[in-house]
Amino acid sequence: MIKLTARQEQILALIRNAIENTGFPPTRAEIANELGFRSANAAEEHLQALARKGAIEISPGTSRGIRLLDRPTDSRPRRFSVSQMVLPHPDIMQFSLPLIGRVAAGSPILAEEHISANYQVDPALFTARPDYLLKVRGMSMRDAGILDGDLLAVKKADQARDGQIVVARLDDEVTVKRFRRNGGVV
Amino acid sequence: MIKLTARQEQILALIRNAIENTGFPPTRAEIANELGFRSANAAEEHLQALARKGAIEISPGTSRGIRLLDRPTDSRPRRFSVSQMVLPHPDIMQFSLPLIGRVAAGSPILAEEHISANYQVDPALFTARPDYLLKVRGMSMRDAGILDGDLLAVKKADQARDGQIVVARLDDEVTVKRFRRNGGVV
DNA sequence: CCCAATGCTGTATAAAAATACAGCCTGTTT
DNA sequence: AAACAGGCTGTATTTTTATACAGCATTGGG
Repeated sequence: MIKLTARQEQILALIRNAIENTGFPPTRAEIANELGFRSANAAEEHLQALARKGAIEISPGTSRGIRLLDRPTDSRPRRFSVSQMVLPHPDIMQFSLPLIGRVAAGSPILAEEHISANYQVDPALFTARPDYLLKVRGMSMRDAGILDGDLLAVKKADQARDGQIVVARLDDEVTVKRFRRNGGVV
Repeated sequence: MIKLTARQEQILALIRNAIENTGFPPTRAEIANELGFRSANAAEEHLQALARKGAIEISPGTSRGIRLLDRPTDSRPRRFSVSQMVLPHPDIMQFSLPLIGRVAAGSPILAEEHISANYQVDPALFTARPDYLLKVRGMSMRDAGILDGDLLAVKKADQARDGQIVVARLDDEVTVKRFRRNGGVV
């Protein structure tokens, strides 16, 4: 896969977002509109570029005929599926992780009163040891394989790389999103 | 949710299918085409009916402006997520399940040569004990929470209820689908 | 028996969308 | 310096699409 420019990444994110929110891909005009282009043709050319680079597929003559060609996200959190659930040998050391409940704004997320349960987890499932668990509500990250009700193992970090999936606290809302920085704007 | 007629269920399935395959909802003309209607208006009216009954949402004046209003599938197989992965007490009895690999047509699915691995599984995770495991390829059941690479625990049964998710063998293809019977036709 | 809902065909039309062509500006690469 | 990709504006044109209106047949109620 040829590398995308920052602008092209942005377009791609916009498409992904549109599909997530509306259920169908955007038109050229809609893309142009959201990005402030005065010409739908700018969007058209970006789509052509994305198609050339293999990020999307375009059905000619078809309205909203954009298909995302998902390349697997390597930074995607490993999912707990049965294949990773091979039961532990007695001699594998276990550790427990706290499950964090609803958290009010500003309060330290790991305060003891927020811990609603503790689970024993097999360390073999992770490359790095996570810090805590969060329960997912909503399907907004469905495309990354994160579904409603899933538990997310979270590792604290001071910075995030572009494209990584992060847990962010905005005011009093905790959300899970794909991290994408575009010239200073996140 | 008001009950749908058989025909309306069919339209709904077609829409779901189209989105799954193409990545975007169908147009009226496409629906009409696939069902053999000679008038796109027939599709339009079906969509109106589906919208009235709350099965879909239509964005007026928007091409392919169809959004599925997913009612939660109760028969959805339980997913192995961390919450169901509470590690076993030593005194909980374990049992092992065979993982079935590629299977040729006609051959008994549980023949020993098809077993590619055995996994220990906690019986507390199931209401009924499953018979074997299958590895999922492809994202066709993404909306039911079944992703590529997931392991599916399968329970053999002689019959299926409408709406259940089943593993079906058609010729030499084994596929996972939602079971839906429409007047004798599956 | 009549009414309303379901399911269609057929015709028409306005609005939405894809997409081509002509330019213009800005960096990079050769 | 020249060529080129990336990014845009602007204008145009052809298709696609949504959707309204007029009918007609069938069916299950009330």
